[in-house]
Amino acid sequence: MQSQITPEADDSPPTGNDLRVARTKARIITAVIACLDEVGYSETSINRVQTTAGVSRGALTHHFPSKEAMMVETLERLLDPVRGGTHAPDAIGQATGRGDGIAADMARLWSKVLNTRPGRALVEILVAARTDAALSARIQPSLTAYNDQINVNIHSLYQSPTGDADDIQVLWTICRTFLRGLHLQARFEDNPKQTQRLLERFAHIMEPHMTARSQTKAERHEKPV
Amino acid sequence: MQSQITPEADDSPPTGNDLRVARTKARIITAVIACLDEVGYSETSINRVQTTAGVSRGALTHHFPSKEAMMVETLERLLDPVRGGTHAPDAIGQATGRGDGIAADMARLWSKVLNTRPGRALVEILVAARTDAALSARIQPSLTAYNDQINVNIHSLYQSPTGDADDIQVLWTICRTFLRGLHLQARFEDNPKQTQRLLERFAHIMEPHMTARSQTKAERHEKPV
DNA sequence: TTATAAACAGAACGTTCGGTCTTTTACAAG
DNA sequence: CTTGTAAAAGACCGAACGTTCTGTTTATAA
Repeated sequence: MQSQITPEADDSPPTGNDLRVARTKARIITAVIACLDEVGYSETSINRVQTTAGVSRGALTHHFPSKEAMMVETLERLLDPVRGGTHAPDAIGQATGRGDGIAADMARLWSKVLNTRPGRALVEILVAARTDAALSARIQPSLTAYNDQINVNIHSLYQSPTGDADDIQVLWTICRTFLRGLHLQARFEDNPKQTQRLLERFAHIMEPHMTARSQTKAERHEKPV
Repeated sequence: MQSQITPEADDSPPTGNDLRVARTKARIITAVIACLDEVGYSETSINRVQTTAGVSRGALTHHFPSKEAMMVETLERLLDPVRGGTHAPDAIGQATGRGDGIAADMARLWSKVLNTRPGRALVEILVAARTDAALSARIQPSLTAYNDQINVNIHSLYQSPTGDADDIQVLWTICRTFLRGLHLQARFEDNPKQTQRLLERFAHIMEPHMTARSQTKAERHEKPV
């Protein structure tokens, strides 16, 4: 909130204090994501984040007044890629719609987006929010916006063979529900082969019910509402 | 471990001290299940269980030397119904295989077994065990036995139209994975209608891939290995 | 150069956690 | 009734939690 000398849009590379702040916050959020992935939400204590990030307790508290705020901001960062936000390209768009089949789409979505460190960290926050009313209330708007965005994108990526517009949303929600279940399961068994097999079989079952739209990425993004 | 006057099988109604012990343990385990369902694993502290059960800290510690032991025994109790254990009849067997379609089976399985207080409590323990190595190690044998039992039962309930014996296991695992995902989702949205819709649509998709075997319940249980 | 505010450091706070301990109560055997 | 043993009660412990606090450093504007 300083060094606002240039009134032009803030696309200039940050310098001085802004750079320092950006670096510190990035270190902290990266540490939060790493902790979430490695030890889960309940073990992601402020002390552990502080140690992992290599910052002082004061720096941490200065940028994030509470653990909840820290988690909310981490979630925002994790949601950015799938929303095509500022920090990363549209991950789902890049993983899907290449025209080589829904099974291939889903395999890429799993390996390139969901079963990654950020993907697993995101699930950890969502799982924790189920039973944490305060956290849940705080992240609900972001999640709603995220869901809406998903539903928009899915309409431009796939369509139901019957032409039912609502059905494709239901079908994609089924896919997401399955993938969520797969996430929890993947933590237990250290057998990626079995996970892969389930994923392929499921995609093969879903394939006849969801046909891909063939169009360019630009077309996909032209109707953002 | 007392009043063993009668060497006959312990089917006699417990009296005296045994009754007191049974009641206290039952109160505690019931309280654990209630807490897990209502506030989740992380908030299910010993203090909360103690208050909910209406017993003292000493009584709790006397029967369960550690929180982990308390959770393990609760899990055993929760697994009993699906294993056809001593405390309850075979819940899955009762919910499925009535010959009125897989969609009906799955709807019953959801409403009568999974989306109940014990069902939700069970999921809470499983979710917690993902990131709790000690708990995970402790419950792994029970879960493996549980999985084996499920796989046995599923072979006598359904078969693949192609006759592939392995495939029916994969298909049922897909169903369980989906239902697990549905469990997590159901906590967020308080819209049972939408959950029901997803469930019905999913079951309809799976139906052609899983045909029911028509046989009696006795036949189903005759090959327990 | 100096004033000001943000960024950072780290000690200390009160609370709650799971676990241990001693004491009292209830039951069953002699 | 007396006595031995297990159940139940509740005080208590150290550790870890998230938060709050004061002090110090750094960067920027006047």
